Formats: sequence, C-alpha cells, structure tokens
Amino acid sequence: MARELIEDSEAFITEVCWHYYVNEMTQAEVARLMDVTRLRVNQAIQRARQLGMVKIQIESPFTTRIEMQESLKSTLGIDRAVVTPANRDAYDYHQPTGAALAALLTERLRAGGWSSFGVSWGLTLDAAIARLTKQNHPDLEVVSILGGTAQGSSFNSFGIASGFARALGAHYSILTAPIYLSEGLDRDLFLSQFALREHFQKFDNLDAVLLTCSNVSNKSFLVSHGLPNELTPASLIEQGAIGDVLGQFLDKDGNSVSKAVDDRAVGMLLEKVQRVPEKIMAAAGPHKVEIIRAACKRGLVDTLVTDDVTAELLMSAELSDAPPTAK
Amino acid sequence: MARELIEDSEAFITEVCWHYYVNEMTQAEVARLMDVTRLRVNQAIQRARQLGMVKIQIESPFTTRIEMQESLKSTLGIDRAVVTPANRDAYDYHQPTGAALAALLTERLRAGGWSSFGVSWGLTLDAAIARLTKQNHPDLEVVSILGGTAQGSSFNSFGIASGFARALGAHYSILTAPIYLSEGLDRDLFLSQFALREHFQKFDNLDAVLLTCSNVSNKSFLVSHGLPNELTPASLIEQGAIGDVLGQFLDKDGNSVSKAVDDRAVGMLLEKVQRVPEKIMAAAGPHKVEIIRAACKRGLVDTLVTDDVTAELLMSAELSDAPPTAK
DNA sequence: CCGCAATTCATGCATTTGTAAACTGATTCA
DNA sequence: TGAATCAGTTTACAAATGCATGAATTGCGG
Repeated sequence: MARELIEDSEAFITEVCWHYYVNEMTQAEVARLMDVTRLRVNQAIQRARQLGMVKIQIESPFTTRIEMQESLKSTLGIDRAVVTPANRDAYDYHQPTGAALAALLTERLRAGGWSSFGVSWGLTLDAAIARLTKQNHPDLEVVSILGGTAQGSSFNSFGIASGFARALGAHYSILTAPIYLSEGLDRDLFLSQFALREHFQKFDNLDAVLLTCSNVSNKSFLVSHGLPNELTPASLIEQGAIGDVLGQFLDKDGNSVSKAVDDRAVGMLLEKVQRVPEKIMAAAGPHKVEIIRAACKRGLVDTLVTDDVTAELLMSAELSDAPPTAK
Repeated sequence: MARELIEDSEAFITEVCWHYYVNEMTQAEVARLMDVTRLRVNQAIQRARQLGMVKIQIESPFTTRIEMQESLKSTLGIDRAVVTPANRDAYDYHQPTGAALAALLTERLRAGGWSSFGVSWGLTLDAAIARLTKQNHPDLEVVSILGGTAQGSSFNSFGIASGFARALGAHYSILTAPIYLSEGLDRDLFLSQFALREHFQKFDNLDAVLLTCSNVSNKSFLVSHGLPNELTPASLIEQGAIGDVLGQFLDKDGNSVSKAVDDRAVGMLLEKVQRVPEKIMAAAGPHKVEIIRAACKRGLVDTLVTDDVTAELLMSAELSDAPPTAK
C-alpha cells in the first residue's frame, strides 16, 4: 500500500542533515536539540539520502583499480576504461557505475569543449543523475537519442534527458516518440515529421554520447517492457542476438542482427553513433559481458565505465573465447 | 596468512571510501572484501574525511532558519543573511559557517559575472575551502587583500588564496607582505614597490570580497599572533576598539579607532572595501557579535554568513543596546 | 641470536544507528 | 458510546561503529 504524505518539510530535513553531516552531531543529539524523536531524525536522514539531497562525493575516483583499467583498455581496444569497485555481496551495478559516470562526466565537462551530448536511458544513467552535483552549463544541450516506452518511469527517455539537463544547468531536447515503430509503419515517412526531423539533425553535431547496453533477457527493461508484441526474445536469440545498443540488436561479433528490427527502432543509428567523437558506455553486470564486448568490437565505445566484477569477466571471457590474433 | 605491504595510499583510501559511501557496505564488509582489519578501514575513512577527500554536500542549505534570516536582514540593514544551524553543545562556528560560505560562493559563481574576488584569511575561510568541491573557473582570479603573519599556517594569507584558487580552478594573486609594517616604515614608500603596486591596483576592480572579522582578545589569531609587539590589546581597547576587519580596528559604531594602526596595516583599506559591489562577511561566535554589528554599521557587509547562536545574540544585543529609533 | 622499539593485529566494550513492535491518544464512524 | 483507524511516540534490541587495550609480529642494532 502506498502511504504518502508523511510530509516532513524540506526545511526540517535540511536542518537535520546539516546538524548530522556538517556539525557531526549524533542523531540523538539532533533529536534533543530540535525537540523531536530520534526516530524522526533517523527517518529524515534516510529520506534525504533517498531523495538525493545529500551528495557524497569522493575526490579522485579514478585512482583505484588502475592496473585493471590498463589491461581492460588493451583487451578491448578502447581509449579509456574506468573500473569502479563493486559490492560483490549485495551486487548492484547501477549505483557504483552511475557514480563513476557522474564523476567522469563532471570532469569531461570541466575540461570544456562540449556543446551537446546525446543520452540514451536506463537505470545506470538514472543513478548517474542522482550523483551529479548541481552545475551550470547554459550553452550545453542534452539530446535524447532514443525513443521512450509507454511506462513513464524516471529512468525513461524523458526523465533521463531532463534529469541530466537539470543537474547540469543545461538545455535539453527530447525524442518524443516510442522506441519502436508499429509494424508496417514507414520509417522515413514517420521521421519526416517536422519535430522529429529537426531533432534528428542534432545527431550530426553531438560532441559525445552516453550509451548503455543490455542483453536479451528479462533483466533488460527494454526486452521485458519495450519490445513490440510481435518481437519475442526467443526470435531475437534465434537470429544470434546477444543484446542491444540503442534498441538495435547485435551478435557476439558486433554485427547487426536484424535490419527489420533496427529499422523500427526510433533513435540514433549505430552507423551514426560510430562517427561521434566521444562515445562513453556505462554498463556493468555479468549478463552484459558479451554485449559490451560486441559493442567494443563494433567500434561503439571509446570509454567504458564498468565495475571490477564485470571487468574481470570481460578479460577472462575475452581470453577464453577469442582465438589469439595479432592486436 | 598473506602478509602484503598494504600502503595507506590514496588509492587504498579511495577504494575503501568508494565501498563504504557509494556501495553502502559496512566497514566489516569492506575489511573482509579487501582483506584488511576492520580497524584499518575505520581509520581510512576517518583519514579521508579529515583530508577532505569525501565531500558531503547538502542540496539546499539556505532553506533553514528562514525567519531568522529575514529578521536579521532588517535588524542589521543588510541585503542578505545566511544563518546556519550550529551545534550548541560542542560549539564550533568555523565548520558550519565555512560550509555555508562554500555553498553560497558556489551559487554566486554559478550565477556568473565575477572575474575576480578578494579574500582575507582565517579559520572560517579555511573551513570553506575544505567544503568546496572542485570547480573550473579559468578566468577567475582570487586576490589576497591582506598581508600575512610570520607563522605560515594553512589558514594564513598564502594558503587561503591558493586554496580557493585550487578548489575553484582559478588563478590567484598573493599579497607578499606582513600584515603590519614595522613602526616608522613609510606606508607609501613601502607600497610603491613594483610587485605590491601592481597587486594593489587589482583592488579597484574586484567584483566581491570575502571578509572575516575578529574581536580584541586572544581568541583572535591576529591579536594573539599578528600584532606587532608595540601594539598591545590593552591599548587598543583603551581607544575603544572592539575588533578588527582586515587588521583595521573599529569601535562599536563602526568608526575607525586609530589611524596610526590602520596606516600600518598592509591590505585593502576599508574605504575601498565599501566600494566593492558585493561584500560577503563570514563570521560567527558570541565574541564576534559586537564587531559584526560594527562592520554592518560601517557598511562593510552586504551578505552576512553566520550561525543561529550568533544570529540570536546579534538581534537581542541590537535590541537591548540601541535606543528605540524609527526603523 | 637476542632483545628492544615500533607497528600491526585481535579482541572487547561502550556508543551510535537502524528497525520493528508495542503503545498512546486523538479522530472517525457505526 | 465505543470499536476502528491512524499518526506518531516510546521502548527495545540487534547491528554497526569508534576506540582502547594487550598480544603478536616485524625490523634492527648489538
């Protein structure tokens, strides 16, 4: 049962957090000072964390796992790898990967030179938004490069682009379309609508893209919620698909599997992605190992943000699977 | 037992903090995962906090104490007041005041429009630096507006200006001079040195200044360590001094007390400070109530950053002390 | 090889934190 | 009126944390 309206005002939560985090008082002390129950203080702090009101930042997040990053770079043939330490017991890849992506993005934006970048969507990007601290890039535009699903979750197309834009103090441009066209609808005709045509033109001038990927299983939100009824996971697997990038399915060598499906995907085509100057993929989880590898082979990745669990698998899988070739 | 040399390197501390803060593991879990003692993990986290590697930011620090801020504004006749909740038991005003100043500064810089600002020095500004997250303002210059003391602490003139510049990604310019000239040394002659003359010219174009103040007691670092031998606190008090701003002493109405002393202070003159577009004073503590009030009367303050303890005293003192006049 | 000094480790314990269950007191509604 | 509902408090307790203590280990000079 959804019980809402336990309305502790933002001011109350803020003051509690201030005492707790800045003044380093105990929860009991805060409770006594503010004349409330300790329970309320405890809840307020948890709410604040949940709402992302307190942002905990670790300076220099890239100094760990350096050796891994180096070997991962050469193994996958990419320009840069960021490997974060994951929690192996309560394994959740979204949070650490998102946090690392947020830090990386902040650093890249600080370096300057970007006037727009594209974003897909997913839980990893949602986690990154929650970790971003407020910034100000009035001349930056966040461009959605993938249609959305009917379920309007926060990690859906609209929420991701606007979330990045809000945190970064930037503009955004949304792809107001479903991720897959109905069967039989002509792609070119559909995309010729004025609003979409204008949006698609932005794809040609992106300075960077933030990509994610997923495998073909019900762990993938796209597969479990976004696929049209006629497209079954089984049929995709039959064609050799091991996962998707931007709704377009690849086999284990990074080749497109089905032109029929790709043509129905509303978003940036992979051919166009390959021409973007900076391609950052954030993806982690054992089930994504193969599709990450495929995306790298396809040349869709300059920088990979992942965790150590996935990194290890990526390297061992690569070794056991691929024949020894000249690099 | 595998006995490896576990250095307390930055990488180690970073990874511990990553697990603890991002992955929300317990210290014991982190210890087990990384194969070290729990004590080491505990110490690493404390070290990280102490070193300022983990920055905890609270999103909206200005929403608390709103009523107080409003009444403080009208009581003191200033444009803006930021009142932070202090820890009344283990009373330390530097941390919360510094944290609030850091947040305010970040916001003002995000708004844009500053090309340089002046800083004095002191523990409050040191605390603000520790709270600042890394930013990038390549066209910004931090200008030291007060000479330093012989003791080269981190909160001394050099450390403060360079600290702000490092955190903000800005340039800085140092006032390489003692805070007080030797007795008898001609001010104009001394300041005519090329390096100093150039520096002093920057005072004319500052967009803002970050000021502090102190009373006349050994709580004041300036008084206890920076005063020339011939200048005793007693003699200053005798002349009616209740505290200083930039090494220049004021009486309770904000009038300069001793031209002789002021002339020996190497820094921005208060007359010049009054012409700066944005004057931000960060000061808290019961012993600073009178000098804060005096500084406001003198017109040295547009924005006051303080804590609730001091704010209350400021308002009650104002009421009890001043004759009832028309607002 | 021994013993001394300096670390580092294991252990124990008091405090703090997170969470569930029982309680209270007001409000609603049959 | 009195049971049901609900918001919030109190109580209780297990887990996590911070810290101190003595034991064990290491380095090193004699």
